[in-house]
Amino acid sequence: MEHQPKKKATIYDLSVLSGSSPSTVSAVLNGTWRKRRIKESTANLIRDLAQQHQYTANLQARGLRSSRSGLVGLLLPVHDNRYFSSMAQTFEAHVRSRGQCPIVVSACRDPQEERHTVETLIAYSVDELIVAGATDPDGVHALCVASGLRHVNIDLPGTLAPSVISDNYQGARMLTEAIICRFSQDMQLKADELYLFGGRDDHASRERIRGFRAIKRERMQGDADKCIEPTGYSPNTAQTAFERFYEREGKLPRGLFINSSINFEGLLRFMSQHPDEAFADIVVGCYDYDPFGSFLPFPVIMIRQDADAMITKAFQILSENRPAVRTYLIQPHLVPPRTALKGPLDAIKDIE
Amino acid sequence: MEHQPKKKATIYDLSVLSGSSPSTVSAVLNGTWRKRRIKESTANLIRDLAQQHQYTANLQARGLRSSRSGLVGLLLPVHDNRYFSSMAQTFEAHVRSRGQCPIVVSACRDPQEERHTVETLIAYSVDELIVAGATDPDGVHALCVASGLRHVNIDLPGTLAPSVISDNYQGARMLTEAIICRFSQDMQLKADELYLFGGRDDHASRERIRGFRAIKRERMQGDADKCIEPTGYSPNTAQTAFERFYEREGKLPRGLFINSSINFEGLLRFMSQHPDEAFADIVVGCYDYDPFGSFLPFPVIMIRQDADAMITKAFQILSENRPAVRTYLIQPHLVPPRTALKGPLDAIKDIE
DNA sequence: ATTCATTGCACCATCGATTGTGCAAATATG
DNA sequence: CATATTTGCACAATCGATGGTGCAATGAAT
Repeated sequence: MEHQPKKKATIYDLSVLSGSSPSTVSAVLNGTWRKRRIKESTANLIRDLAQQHQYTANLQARGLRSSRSGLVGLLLPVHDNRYFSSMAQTFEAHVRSRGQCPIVVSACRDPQEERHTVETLIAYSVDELIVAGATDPDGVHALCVASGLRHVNIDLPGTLAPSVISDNYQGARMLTEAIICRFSQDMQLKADELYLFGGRDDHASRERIRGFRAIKRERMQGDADKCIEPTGYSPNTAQTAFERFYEREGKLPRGLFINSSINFEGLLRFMSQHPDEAFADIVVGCYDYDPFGSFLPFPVIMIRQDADAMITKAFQILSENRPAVRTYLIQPHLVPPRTALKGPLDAIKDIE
Repeated sequence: MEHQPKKKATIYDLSVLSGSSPSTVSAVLNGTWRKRRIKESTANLIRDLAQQHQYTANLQARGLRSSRSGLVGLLLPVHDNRYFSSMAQTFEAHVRSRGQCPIVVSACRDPQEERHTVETLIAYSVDELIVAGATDPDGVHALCVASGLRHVNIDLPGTLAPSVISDNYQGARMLTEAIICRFSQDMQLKADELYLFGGRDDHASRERIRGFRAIKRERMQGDADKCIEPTGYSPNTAQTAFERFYEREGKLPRGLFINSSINFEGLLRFMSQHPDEAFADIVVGCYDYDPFGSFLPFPVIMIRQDADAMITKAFQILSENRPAVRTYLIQPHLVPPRTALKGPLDAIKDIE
């Protein structure tokens, strides 16, 4: 690695080379030169020089002066999950198409980390921010307001900023119903055989539980309010819950509503410890579509949240000048077992 | 959204409030005040004021002055894949632990996009850069050198900067061997029943093909050089390849080496179009571990690349002052079917 | 009491761009 | 030819933080 940090060219260098003033150079290179009535020939000269010397603007300097940055942020809970990673992919495409620079950061579902990360983004004068699945969206909101940062919640709603979320109630209804329908007449599922695992006390989990219960009430006998085991959003706690259930009952429930694909990974861990018989006649319904999850050896019905629609709506809200503080619901889709959907990767051209 | 952009406090505001000079305020707030022999009481006063007024440094200004930014970049091919998303997760944890701010961006395996993205990062004075899976690492290198940006390649090697990659040859050998071993004596796989699908003309694909061929040569009769179908890194082209094969031969090969989980998604798409019989006695070996992929209805052996070790090594190289331009090999791990490994998500504390 | 060293801080140039303002030269108008 | 416009650009302040330098006040040493 030869280090010859050939200092980057600045408008001052070009100003000397071209014989015009720095402000002229600046105007030419940032596109405002017509407004400033710069001669076309001057502009061309400067642009040529810029190319020759590989000029690129120092965006920190520009940002400092204009108190904008050209950066658009996406705050995620985690990267390592197909729902959020495909959201990131979609987000990047949107931001790029607007000529800005996408920045994706995760905050691990930790309210403190969320606020700290947002403060950092603000310190870089990020222009707009999408706050996805935040544990404390209103805390983040306070920071954004203090510095006039436009922002939208997505996936989990806040009470102070516009929010775009999935219709988790409807989605849970669809999913619960689909689980029940997988069982034939003679093997019909009973209320105490249909369990919900995963999630915690957030808006999404609550809505899903509400939908789950509603369908149980409508379609089944027995107590619809039981059979709920929130485990938090981690594979391990979910696994433990499955293990405990299995120890207690000697089997898993035949119908499993899993609150998130992250919790589904807990079931995988359980599976790796138990023989196939434990899953012989199981049906799983799971929030957050994962293509591989859809093809497991037992029927897996999934809900695919429409990240694309949510991102699109979020940007639309960001472009309004006085967006209403309300929550927009986006319909998620039911994905039958053994389905391979297209995703954002398909938009990427591949050579060869 | 009440817009009352209470201008953010600056060191000048605090300097007026505290009665000391801006440079004193700056020194106190950035920690260099002892070196500047500022009285402890002055420092306390200023720190209190800073808290009261919610001061946070303008990082663009700081970056402009010091020509550093506190940002560390990770350039990915894509987000939407468990290998790269878990790499992102690991990367963030590393950077955070060093008190810097992680920035993850994807460039879609497009050399132009890669260069453009890196130019943008440079324009923000990113301090260090990890270039993961770049299609044109040397092109990126040229830009980095021109501005003195420390960088390391990861996943795919370049010829001009230090690189940290998986031992794809060994990995492919392990994987190929494991596929062959899945078949019992009486059902033994023949050379023309073991195919490799996916990948393209990059270093990783070449090494994997080399390993694949080597084992075929060592363990099987027949031509070891055939049975290779590079399809690029996209689900769709892989699917097409499977479809064509199926049309031609009336079945899939019994042994399938799939070059990447992205290509594996092509197999999923194929599966959704065909009855189960098409996969009755199939064995798949696939690069890039995906927890759900590991539990499909047929045996799936996976290779897990050690993203954590790669990231760790990369940061170690970044911290050397004259790193050697060489390629470091990291051993990947073979993951038997039906295995649920822990990942970076497990490091995240979850409440409830 | 004078000298010297130390403490504690203020001053100011600087990073690289943006932008309001002003002014000379070129051109148009009468 | 004299005045009014327009064209084309230069000047200089500014964004917020950093860090080298210099200077007064305090305390120590002789």
